[in-house]
Amino acid sequence: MYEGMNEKQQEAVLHTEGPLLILAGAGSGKTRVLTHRTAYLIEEKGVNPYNIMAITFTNKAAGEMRERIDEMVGYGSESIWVSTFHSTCVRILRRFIDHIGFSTNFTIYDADDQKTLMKDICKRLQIDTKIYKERMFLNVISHAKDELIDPITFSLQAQGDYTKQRQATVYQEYQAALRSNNALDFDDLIVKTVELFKTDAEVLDYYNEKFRYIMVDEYQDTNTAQFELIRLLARKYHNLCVVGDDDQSIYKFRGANIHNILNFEKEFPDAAVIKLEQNYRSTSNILNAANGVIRNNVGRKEKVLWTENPVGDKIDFHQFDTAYEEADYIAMDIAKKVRTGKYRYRDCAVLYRTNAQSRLFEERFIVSNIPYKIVGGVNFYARKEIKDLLAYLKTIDNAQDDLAVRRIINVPKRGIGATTLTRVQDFAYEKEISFYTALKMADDIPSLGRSAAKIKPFVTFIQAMRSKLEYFTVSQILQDIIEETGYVRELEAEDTDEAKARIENIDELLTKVVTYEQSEENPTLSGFLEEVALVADIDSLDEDSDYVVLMTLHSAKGLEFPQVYLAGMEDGLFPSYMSIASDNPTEEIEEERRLCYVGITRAKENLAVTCARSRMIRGETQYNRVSRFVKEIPSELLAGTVAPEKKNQEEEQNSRRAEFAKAKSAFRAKPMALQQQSAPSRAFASASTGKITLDYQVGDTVKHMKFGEGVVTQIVEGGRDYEVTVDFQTAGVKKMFAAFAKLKKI
DNA sequence: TTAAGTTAAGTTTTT
DNA sequence: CTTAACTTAA
Repeated sequence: MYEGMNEKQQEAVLHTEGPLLILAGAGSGKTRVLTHRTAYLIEEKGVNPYNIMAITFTNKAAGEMRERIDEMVGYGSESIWVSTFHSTCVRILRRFIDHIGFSTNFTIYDADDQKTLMKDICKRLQIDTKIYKERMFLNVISHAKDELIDPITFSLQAQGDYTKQRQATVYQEYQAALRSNNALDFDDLIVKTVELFKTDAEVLDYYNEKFRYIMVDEYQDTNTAQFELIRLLARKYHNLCVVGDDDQSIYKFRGANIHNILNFEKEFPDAAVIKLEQNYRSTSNILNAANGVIRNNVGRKEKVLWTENPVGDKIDFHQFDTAYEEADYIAMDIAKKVRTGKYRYRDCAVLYRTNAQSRLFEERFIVSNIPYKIVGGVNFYARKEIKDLLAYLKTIDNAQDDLAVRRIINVPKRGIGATTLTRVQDFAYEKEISFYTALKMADDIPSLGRSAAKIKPFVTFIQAMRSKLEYFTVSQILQDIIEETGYVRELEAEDTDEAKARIENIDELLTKVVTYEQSEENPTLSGFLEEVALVADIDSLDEDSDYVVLMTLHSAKGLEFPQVYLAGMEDGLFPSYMSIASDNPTEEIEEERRLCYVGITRAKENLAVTCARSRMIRGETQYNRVSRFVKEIPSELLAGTVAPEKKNQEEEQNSRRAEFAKAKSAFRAKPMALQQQSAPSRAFASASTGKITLDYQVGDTVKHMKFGEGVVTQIVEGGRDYEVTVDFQTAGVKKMFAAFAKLKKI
C-alpha cells in the first residue's frame, strides 16, 4: 500500500498522533498522502471512520478526496466527514443553531442578497449610497467576521473615529436584519459555528469526541475564524493534520491569514513538520521557471521544489501587438495540437487574471469551432431567472426571508410597485413582523387602499404551494411554480436568444432538482436549497467531457493540465494595477507573485506565456509592458517571439476594429446549437439539437422514474419542448416537460 | 402608481 | 459593454 511513496510521504502517513504540519509544494502528492493517511488510520490503527474528518475549500476538492478515500477504504468510508468548511458548518448549525437563537431552517445569503439587504439598511439609516458604497460596508463587515470581531467589539474599537462608528452602526443593523430574516451570510456560517462552540460546552464536547482525527487541506487559505474553528474542534485530542503551501496562499483579500501556516508551530509547540519537496507533476523546465519566480518573495518558508521528471520543452513566450492576436494565437495553437493528435481539448487550459479577459477567447473559440467551458464569471445560481425561481422556493420553505419574498412579489408583474412595497415594509417594521406576515394582513394596512387586492392572489398562491409541500416532490413544486406564474411562457413570448438561454437555464435547474431527488435518500426542499447555496462554479468541472477550460488563476488552484496558457502577462494587468498602486505594494505584489507561481505549476508538460502590447479595458486602450514576472523566469528557459513595434498605430487600430466587428457578428449569427456545443455544460442535453421528438402520443401508457406508470392525456407544444399531461396510477395527474421528465413508452 | 425607455456610471481575485 | 438609476409616458 505504501510502495511508490517517497520517504517524506510515508513519514506523513505514519505520523498519526498529535499536531502535524505538512508543507506540501505544488504537485508533491499531498492528496495522495491525505488519502493514504486516512486508510492507514482505519486499517492499521483501528480508528473508527466515524471519528475522522477532512476539510477542504471547494466541493470539487472534497468530492475528489471522497472518491479516492472510498476507493481505498471501502467499508465504512461513508461515515467519514469529507466536506468544505462551509458545508461542515451548515451541517453542524442545522442541528444546533437553535442554541444561539436562530431557527434551524435558516437561509443562506449570497453576495447579491447581501447587497440588497445592505441597500435597505443604508436607506433606513439615511446613508447616501452614492458616497458610501454598500460594497464598502460589506467588505468592512466581512473582514471583521474573518477576524471574529463582533458588532459590539467593533463599535468599541471605533471609539473616536466617526467613519468607523458609522460602520459599526451599519454592522449592528445588518446583523439584526439577518437575524430577523433568519438568514446567515457566508461568513456567518463559520462565525456562528465558532460562537456555538464557545457558548455551548456540551455541543463542543460532542464534536470533540466525534472528530478525533482532523485533516485540513489548503491550510494556507484559512482565515482567523476558520483557524479558530479548527482549533476548537481539535481542542481535546490535538490530532490535527494540516496540509498547505505558503507559496500558494492567494486569498488574502478574503481574509486568509498566512500567519496561520507560518505560526502553526507556535500555536502547537509539539507539532511535527514535514516538507514535501519532490514534484511529480511538471517537467523540470516548468518547475525551474516557477522556482525562479517565487524566489523573489521575501516572507516565505524556504524550500526548493525538485523533480526527477524529464527536462521537457522550453516555455513558449510571445508578446503580441493586441489582445486579439493573443487570443488568435492561443486558439490556433490549441487547434494545431488537437489536430496533430498531441492533445485533446480537455488537456488544455487558458488561465488569466480577470474574468473580463475570457470574452476575447470565447469569441475566438466560437469562430474556430473549439469547444470550451468558462469557469467562473456569473455563477449559474446567480442568474436572474434561477434566483427568481429559487426565491419562490425559499419563500415557500421559509417565509421569514424577506429578501426572497420581495424579490418575487412583482415577478411576474402583478402591478405591485415600489410605493406599495414601502407601505407594506413600514407596516411590518412598525408591528415588528416579517414582510410576508404583513402581506398576509394586507387588508388591515390602511395606506394600501386598492393595492391590497393585488397582493392577495400572491399570498394565496404561496400558501397553496406550502400546503402541497407535504405530498409533492420538490421538482413537482418547481414545475407548478413555473406553470402558475407563467415564467417560461413569458420568456417564450419574448422570443430572443437571451430568453431562450434563460429557458435552458431553467431546464437545467429542473434537471438539478431531479438529480438531487434521485441522489438523496430523503429529499426535502430545505435540503435542496442548502445544496444549491454552497456550490461554486469550479465544482461543476467534469473530466469526462472534452473541452478547453478557461478560468482565472484563482479558480485554477488545485488543478493540473498537460498544456497551460498563461494569458495577459502584462504589468498593470498581472500584477494588477491595484496591487502596484496600493498602500503596501511589496506585500500585494508578493501575493500576485504567488498567484503567478500557482499558474505556472498547473502545467504538466507544456507552458505558454503570452501578453499583448495593447488591449481594451473598459472601453479604453491600454498599453502595457511585459509582466515583471515573465522577466523573473530564467531567460534560458524561454523560447518565443516578441512582436515588432508597429509604426502606424492608428491604421492598425482601425483594421483591428473592423476585424473585431466581423468576429462579433459571426458570434451572433452562429446558430444556438453550435454555441451550446461549445459550452456543453451550460446546455441542456435535449435542447442542443433544437426540437426533441416524442416516441409516445396521447393514449399511450408511459413510465416515469418517480411516479411510475400512467396514461398520457394531453400533449401541448411549447417552443422547443412539449408539455405532457399524464394520469398516473398512483401519483395522480401531473403536467411535465418532456425534455426532462424522460418518459418511457411501455 | 407603475413600467417602459433613456442616460449615466463603473468593473481584481471568491467560499 | 453591462448594470443601475433616473425620467417620462400611460
